[in-house]
Amino acid sequence: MSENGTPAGTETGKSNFIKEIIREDLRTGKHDTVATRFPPEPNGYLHIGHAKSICLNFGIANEFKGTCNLRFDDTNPSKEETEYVDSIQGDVRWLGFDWEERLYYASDYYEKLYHFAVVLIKKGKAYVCDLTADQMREYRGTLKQPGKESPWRNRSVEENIDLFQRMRNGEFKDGEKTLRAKIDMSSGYIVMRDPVLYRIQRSHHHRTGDAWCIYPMYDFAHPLSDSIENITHSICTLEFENNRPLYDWVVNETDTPHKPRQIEFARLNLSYTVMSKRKLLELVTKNYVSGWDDPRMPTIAGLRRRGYTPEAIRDFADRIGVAKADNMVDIAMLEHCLREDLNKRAQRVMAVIDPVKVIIDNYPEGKVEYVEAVNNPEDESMGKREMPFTRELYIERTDFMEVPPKGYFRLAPGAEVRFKHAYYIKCESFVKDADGNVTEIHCTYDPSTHGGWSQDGRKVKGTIHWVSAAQAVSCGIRLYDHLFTKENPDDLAEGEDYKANLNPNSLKTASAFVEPFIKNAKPGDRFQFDRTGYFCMDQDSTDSLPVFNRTVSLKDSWSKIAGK
RNA sequence: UGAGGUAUCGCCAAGCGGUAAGGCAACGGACUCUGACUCCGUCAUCCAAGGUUCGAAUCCUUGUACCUCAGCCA
Repeated sequence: MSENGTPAGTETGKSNFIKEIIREDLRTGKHDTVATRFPPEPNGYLHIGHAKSICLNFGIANEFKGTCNLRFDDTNPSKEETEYVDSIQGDVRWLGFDWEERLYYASDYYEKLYHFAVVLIKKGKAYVCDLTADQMREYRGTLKQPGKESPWRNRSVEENIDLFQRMRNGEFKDGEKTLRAKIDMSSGYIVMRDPVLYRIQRSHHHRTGDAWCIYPMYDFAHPLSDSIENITHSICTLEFENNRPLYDWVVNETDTPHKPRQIEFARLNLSYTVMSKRKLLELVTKNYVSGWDDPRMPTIAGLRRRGYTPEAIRDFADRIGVAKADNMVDIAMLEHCLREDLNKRAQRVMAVIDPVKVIIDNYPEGKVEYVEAVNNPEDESMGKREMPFTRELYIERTDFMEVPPKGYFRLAPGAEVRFKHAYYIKCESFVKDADGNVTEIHCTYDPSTHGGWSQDGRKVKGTIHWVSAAQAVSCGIRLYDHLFTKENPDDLAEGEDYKANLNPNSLKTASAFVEPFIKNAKPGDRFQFDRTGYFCMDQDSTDSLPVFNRTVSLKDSWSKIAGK
């Protein structure tokens, strides 16, 4: 069984073209086991787009009784950090996947990769080149014009072996020489125009320290790492499609016995957010958000803090499917998956975010009685709790209107509504301040409707939430909205930067009165605040001030009607 | 006439020559101690034009649009 309770070997979810390829490979006997890998570079935090890839790779391994490795593609020490490798492991685990003992690093293979490079040199398929970066760019040609061969292209094998060894020994300056594959400077695939295999770069590596001053490039390290790990299907995103001929070249020319197949799929784009690591890093470093785990971020850490569940994210990954067409998935799809999951599981609690006081004039002063409230109507096993009911309560300001429009069935002068789980309450009068704001609503209750039922068959159209003023717990509330105002933040006017589309109202803070039950909450706990939305207790909470992040609001069809 | 990809409902996405699944959104309606949930119903002829075929989203031809590639990043 996998972590999420799916028996291994059962195909789950939708099919897609990658699974079809795998089924075919299994059927024809090309492979009898499936081995995939999730290969992040530890240069940032994982985001929802990575989650799609993780679910795909680990999902396939699970369904086909294969394995999925976690491998850090750490070949560029100048950008990589231990903080990222730690967060990535935590995020993959949180999503519910397990790489067991198969945790690998490309940097573990440096020695092997070096020897593969020597094999290429000996075959006359790689050479040490003295061109500078600028020169190399010139020699590369353009999209439409072929490049020209480097003057260093025909050095002898002996000289190349010697030079490459001396590169490793640190005898040259950074950037002074490179090791290049000798392929075809006129190829339509630019990546085949004698790509760099190794560069000299004296930066401290998070794992190998200063043991190396030459580092392999992605196009060299990746296919060979796949091969070393006996990966059968190397799944990556579309932008690597152009690199596939080089992937195959490396695997073939190094004579490695295992030749994995690279398959590309379209990466996820989500409306109202950005997915590029560069942009996410900028939002963090320039403090547009509070950190990688800011609840507005599409990072796994951000979604987790926001209150998302791994189940919802996995369900989302399954529903959006896997294909090769560029896409922009509506964030409403993600929110739908979340609501569906939370609806079944979240503890209900009453919280009033924009309060107005209600006084039950015919209720005894000083009396406190407890009414029984259902914890989750979707799950009877979650039981019931008790809520204090008293003479002075708070309700939501939007649940009262002095002059209600047609179709409004909440509280209004003369109107009777149900205070959920408590009593039928009728509005008798109200008080306004000098500015015209309602400050108090005076009501009467019907003692015969205890629990919120009437024996006389009298029906009431509206049911609203409330909280007893004396026992209410004050909480901090964070209301989140989309990080960007545009569906596609990269849809820019002349000279604009994507940051021009940042939503200035993506975070609003408020305070709320919450029923005393909330005192039991711990950071990370998720609730549905009745009729309002799903909330998750934030790590910033203190004993004196619990703080809740709004994960997602409840659907609200009244606001649609009222808006018309 | 640089190369490699992709085009099916507003958004994802099935379909693999036999007469357009499903989900999200939207819009009607029912139900309701959350105007939530749930439930019912409505919502496409497949980028274009030719062709092959009894029959084409699926095959062929010619176009068109969009994406990716000129880091010693991944």
